[in-house]
Amino acid sequence: MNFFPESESVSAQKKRVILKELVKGREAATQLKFLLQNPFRSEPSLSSHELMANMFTSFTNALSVINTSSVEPGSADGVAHRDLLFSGVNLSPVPDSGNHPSPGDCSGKRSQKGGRGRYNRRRSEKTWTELSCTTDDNHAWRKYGQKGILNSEFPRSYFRCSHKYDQGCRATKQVQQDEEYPEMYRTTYFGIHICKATPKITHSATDSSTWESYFLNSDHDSNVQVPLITPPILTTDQEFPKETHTSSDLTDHKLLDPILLSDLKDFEPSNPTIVPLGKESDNTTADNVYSCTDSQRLDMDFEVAFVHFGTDFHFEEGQLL
DNA sequence: AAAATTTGACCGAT
DNA sequence: ATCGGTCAAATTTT
Repeated sequence: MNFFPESESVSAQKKRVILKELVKGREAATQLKFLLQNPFRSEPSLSSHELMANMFTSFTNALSVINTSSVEPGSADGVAHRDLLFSGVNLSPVPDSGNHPSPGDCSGKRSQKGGRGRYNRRRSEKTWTELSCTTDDNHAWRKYGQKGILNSEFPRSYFRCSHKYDQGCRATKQVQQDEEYPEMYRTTYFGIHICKATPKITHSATDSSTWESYFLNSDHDSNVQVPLITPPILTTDQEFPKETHTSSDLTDHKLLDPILLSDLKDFEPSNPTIVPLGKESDNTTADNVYSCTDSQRLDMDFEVAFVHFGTDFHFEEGQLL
């Protein structure tokens, strides 16, 4: 039971990063609140889209730093960079000599029985880790393995890109339920996709399920000032399965497309319309409800999420800050 | 029938 | 010998 091993090793550097991210997120929330309270004020400001993207990025980064235990045996300073999302390159300075299957190198290393070739170990690939409530990332994956991991309560699942053979895409990922937050999944990506993106969201994007995917609901936490966004009606069958029994159905969730931080990086805001709806209608207790829509960018993957946000999201006044 | 997943064996590294 | 990653046959799902 080595829970919370990180409680003793939160370095000052980590704290600084976490603080910085949280402050940034709070700042974005503040601006968003102002923007929604004064929808017709024409001050130079980031769009609501951009602010939401900033909030998401900040919180995700902070969570990532908190949750990644980073006791790199050889490096005392290896704290932050390995934890940060999109740290880019894999930091282990692996010279990677003789690791790739250079032609002719096949060296007859073939077991008599299995007849398998040697596996290609892939160091020096771009790797990064995300912590999310969903396992869906808008790429087509094929599961090729699952393994129990020592000292881990949950198994780890292995996926490769579905286009490994038809397009030669070598991206893989590993997904494991988080120990500390079992409702979340820790995904480590290896390599970037070279496969052509498939336009998969052409059909009616009407079902609005996964709003909760993007936020941790910190119900009982009294001193965290996370803006409470009440999501639209969720279909329960798409809820994440609570593991009352064993923990084996990692691949069950075919949910909506989450926002990838990489997507948000090149996000350019357009002009959403924010419409105050006045007093409440059916299922909220808020006294001021705004509707925010942006129909211009339906083609973008991450935009679907924002459209859901836009058409359906409700803000409860007074719960911000 | 084809595609995706499950699962135990195999492989390389430690 | 052990561990984590991968393969591939068997099985399930579409």
